[in-house]
Amino acid sequence: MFALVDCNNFYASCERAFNPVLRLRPVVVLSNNDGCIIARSEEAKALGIQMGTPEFKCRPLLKQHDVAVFSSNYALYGDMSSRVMTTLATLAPEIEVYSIDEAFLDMSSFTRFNLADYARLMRKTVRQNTGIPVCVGIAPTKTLAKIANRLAKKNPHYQGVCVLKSHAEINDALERTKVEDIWGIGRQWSKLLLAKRIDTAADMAAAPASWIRKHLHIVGARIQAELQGKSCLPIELVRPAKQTICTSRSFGRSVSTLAELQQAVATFAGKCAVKVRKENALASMLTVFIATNPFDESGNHYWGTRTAALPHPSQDSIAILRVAEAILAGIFRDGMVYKKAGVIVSGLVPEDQCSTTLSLFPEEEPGTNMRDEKLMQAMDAINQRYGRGAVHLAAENSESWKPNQERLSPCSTTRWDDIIEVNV
DNA sequence: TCTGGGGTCCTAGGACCC
DNA sequence: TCTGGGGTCCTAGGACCC
Repeated sequence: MFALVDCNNFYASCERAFNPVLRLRPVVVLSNNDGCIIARSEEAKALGIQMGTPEFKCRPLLKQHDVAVFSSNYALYGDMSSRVMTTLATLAPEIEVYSIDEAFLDMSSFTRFNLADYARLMRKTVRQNTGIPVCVGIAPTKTLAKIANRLAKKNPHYQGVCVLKSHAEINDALERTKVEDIWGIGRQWSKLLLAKRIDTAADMAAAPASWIRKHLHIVGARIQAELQGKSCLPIELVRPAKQTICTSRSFGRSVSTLAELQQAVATFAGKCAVKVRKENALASMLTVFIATNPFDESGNHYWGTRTAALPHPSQDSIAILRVAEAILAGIFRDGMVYKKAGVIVSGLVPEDQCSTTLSLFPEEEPGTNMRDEKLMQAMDAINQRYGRGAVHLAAENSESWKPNQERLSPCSTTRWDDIIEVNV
């Protein structure tokens, strides 16, 4: 048996955890650059505010109902997530942290327990330790646990817990689940399935396996098997090594000059390098992209992108920055109004597997020597101790392009200076 | 005026090998 | 009428997730 524990309206719940007054108001959280609504409390959902709606489109509604609106505060959400996961890890022998707000737990050793009682204990413990409300779904496969969790979330009378164990319970749940609500079935595939009169999870479980295999490939075949109670997806205890790392942002205002783009791209390259070092990896390739506003109706659109190999696999900020600058110079077009840019590093190899890769032309390559390695270690150590950005490359600068973030809440769990007094 | 960011996996097809 | 068999590696594109 697998449990799926999923935090309710996670970002909105994080905002409420340190600001109890918000429990009396609907809450929404915006995406980066204060663009779209990406999290909603139950009250906000009840007002009809849809996931992903641009904030400006529902501004009157937000105002009318005195909705509390926040910029996204990833320092807060990341820290709250690790608190939730730490608590969950004490409640089951094995846990897979699936996303910032979800975890799968291995319940196979709980055969002598009443699973529903245990799930209620999990909910209560997480709530008490972190202030975050969660729902728990338990079933014989991960896909069914997802369905169980969804039922627990949507139907108040479950009180946050749904266990699917018997054939009757599972069949009933499958019949009540629309095919587009199955984990792994997105827009395209649900269109295909609906055209074939496969409307519910029960229909998909009963559909001809050969048809599913042909049109939904191996991934769909696995989903079907999981719906039938055959477990194909094990708990993954160690996170697989990353294959790509991306840092990109939309700009707070329009940017036209190469100098401004250079500052943005340098900042993203620097962040990518930090992430590569954190992953204990070396990057082999680098992509830079710059883009105009795709919603601009004047039609003057441009999406410039190019990938280049690094002189050798590297985690050095300066080496990565140099290549990023060269690519940017090659894709920059004068006279365009840019709205977004990003840096992607790929071809990541674990650093401990790369020590034997010697270069044919070592003297031509900056960033390979001991001095640069120590410089990066020193930078990371200083930033670890004194806060992100305490030291950075001189080329990194966010003045001209920094995203809008006008409604940021305090970092109540990661910055002493941000702890506020709340009178309850 | 104002529209997010960061990932993975699978398949098909081309280029190449013996 | 007729064109082998078996394989790897790489990339682009399409699907999905949170």
